[in-house]
Amino acid sequence: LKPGSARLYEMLYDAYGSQHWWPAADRFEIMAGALLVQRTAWRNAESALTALRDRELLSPEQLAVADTRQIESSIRSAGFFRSKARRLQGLAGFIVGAGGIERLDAKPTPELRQLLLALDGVGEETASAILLYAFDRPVVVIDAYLRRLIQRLSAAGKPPPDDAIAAWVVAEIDDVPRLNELHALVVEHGKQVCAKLPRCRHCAVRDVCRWGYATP
DNA sequence: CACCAGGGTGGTT
DNA sequence: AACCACCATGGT
Repeated sequence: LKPGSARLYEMLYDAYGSQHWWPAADRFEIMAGALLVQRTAWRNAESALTALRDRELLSPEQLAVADTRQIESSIRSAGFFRSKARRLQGLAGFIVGAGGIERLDAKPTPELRQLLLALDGVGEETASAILLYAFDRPVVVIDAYLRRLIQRLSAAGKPPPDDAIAAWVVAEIDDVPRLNELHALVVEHGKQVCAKLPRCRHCAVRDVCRWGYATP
């Protein structure tokens, strides 16, 4: 798959429109949401955020000193609530210790990424999502949906490594607003399209051929 | 009932 | 490096 051989952003935006993920929300809330939504439907992560907000726990300062069991009971709806409560508190402590989000925002992207990756529960994808959505850095969020999409569009043998995918995407778009929208669009598309293509025989999705995927 | 959801971690081959 | 089980709730 060569750079510029497909216009991924255009195709997705035309098909699904604006997804308005995290529109002007609180920065810490975005970071907490990024942890809570892992392997979970957004609806359930959102209700966990609401519960935290209702109990006045949705800030670094309050979360850092809160009773862990109270956090757990607030976020049960998001699943994995014991590990996620621990990780949320770790994130909160990190931010407080760093002197706040504004202080962190002064750091260059590579350094900030390393700091985030050092946290429990923050891997490559979550670090990228936080950099993009909470810190407005021009970062490509690479998830399973994007890997699958790229592989289907490329029709190649072995899947390209993540850094190649990132380079390919950046060749088309490199600005924060569209990188932000792209990740949301990729997720929406990934949920719409049958995961078992081209093997799936009873796929209800009709826009398959348009995306260059093999017909079921 | 099975399967999936805006992953990450620790252990085993 | 490539797998694996595990984490756990809520919706379809």
